[in-house]
Amino acid sequence: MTDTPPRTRIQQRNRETILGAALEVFSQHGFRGATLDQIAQAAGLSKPNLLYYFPSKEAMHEALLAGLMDTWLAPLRALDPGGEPLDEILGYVHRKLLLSRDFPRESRLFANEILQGAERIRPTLEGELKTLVDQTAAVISGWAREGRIAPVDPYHLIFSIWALTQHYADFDVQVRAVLGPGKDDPFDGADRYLATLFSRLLTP
Amino acid sequence: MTDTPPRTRIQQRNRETILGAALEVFSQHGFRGATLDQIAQAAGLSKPNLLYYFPSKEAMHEALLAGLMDTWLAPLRALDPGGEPLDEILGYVHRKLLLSRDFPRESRLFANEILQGAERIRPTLEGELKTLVDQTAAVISGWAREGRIAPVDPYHLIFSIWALTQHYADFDVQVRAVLGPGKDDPFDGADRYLATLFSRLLTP
DNA sequence: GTCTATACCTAGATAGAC
DNA sequence: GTCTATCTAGGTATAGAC
Repeated sequence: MTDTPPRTRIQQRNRETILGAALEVFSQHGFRGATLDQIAQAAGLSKPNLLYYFPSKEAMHEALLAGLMDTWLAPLRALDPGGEPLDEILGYVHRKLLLSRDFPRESRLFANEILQGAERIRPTLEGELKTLVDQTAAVISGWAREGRIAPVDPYHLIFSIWALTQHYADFDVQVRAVLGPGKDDPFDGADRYLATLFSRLLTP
Repeated sequence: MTDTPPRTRIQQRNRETILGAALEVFSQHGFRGATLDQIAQAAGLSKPNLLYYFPSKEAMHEALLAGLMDTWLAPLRALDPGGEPLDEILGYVHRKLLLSRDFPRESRLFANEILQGAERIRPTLEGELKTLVDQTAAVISGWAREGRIAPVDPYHLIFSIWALTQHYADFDVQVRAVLGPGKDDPFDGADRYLATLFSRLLTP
């Protein structure tokens, strides 16, 4: 998607440093809220130097979003239509939760984008994402028809998995505020809770 | 919370017009992304006139957030510890979903705020919200101990209700992109799905 | 490749006429 | 109370030296 023409090692390294800093700042403040000053400081580079590597602030943002989509859809692609239905779905939930735990900034970048209308990624949502979800929904419906899981609306099942797993990354501040300090990592509790929730829903 | 000193009718009306316009713009673009020009246009007033009614952009935002919290917590407060446990919880889910359907802008305003660190409302989260959730969690734990619902982590149960209901407002764009045009209202499907989901989880 | 200096614009807020 | 005009800060991007 993003072309990555041959570069020197130092160029590669700086590009990655900048994208890391940009992810940090964009995910916390949104596109408009982020400033090049903040990104430059986080990257340890000067502001003009950022613009030597990327033509504009917009270009940094696009590079991040383009790289993100594949990572984000990987767990869903990994769902095996030939596997044991309940295991496959619980495995998907687990992998998606780990993704939220390990990549919260990516999750928030994505959430910011959707929340604010998804202007930049709507084509991907209506194309690549919809196609993948349609395929997966067909698999799940098949499992339900065969009686291997309880009858369920496959689309809302998938939405609920997204909502629940991403909530722990995107609303992390609220989760921690409510749980208070000194509790276990919210993700541990979530992992157990979600396994129970979907087992009960889907066991025939 | 927000003091509303005696005003003329026209003042009241203009304040409300402005807040409505501000909600529209803030919820779509976030605080930083919103501009006074946009709000002024949405309100049909001039930019300086906005600042006659509110001392600053920040003040508009605070007025919205202050008014929002009560509305947002009302369905949880309405949960009756003396009621039939499953009915009470399913009723809460239903009311919360209706709130998302009927007040999506408020939901997104709140989501933007949490997502970006909740600087302005963290005290409320750690105070009023935590207290209310702690109380409700105690009630739910009691029900579980008495065997009136299945054993469940009450905090994660509440988080999951928030995540699922708000998802349909906050990620509306994504939901509609995936479902495609011409389908039923996502909220109808969600209502049925969530009732099933929580019935199965909580039935002893 | 990286810096300093700066151009240029957008956007929040104010002054003052009406 | 509402407007036009304007001030000012901050932010993106560029020029040009090193």
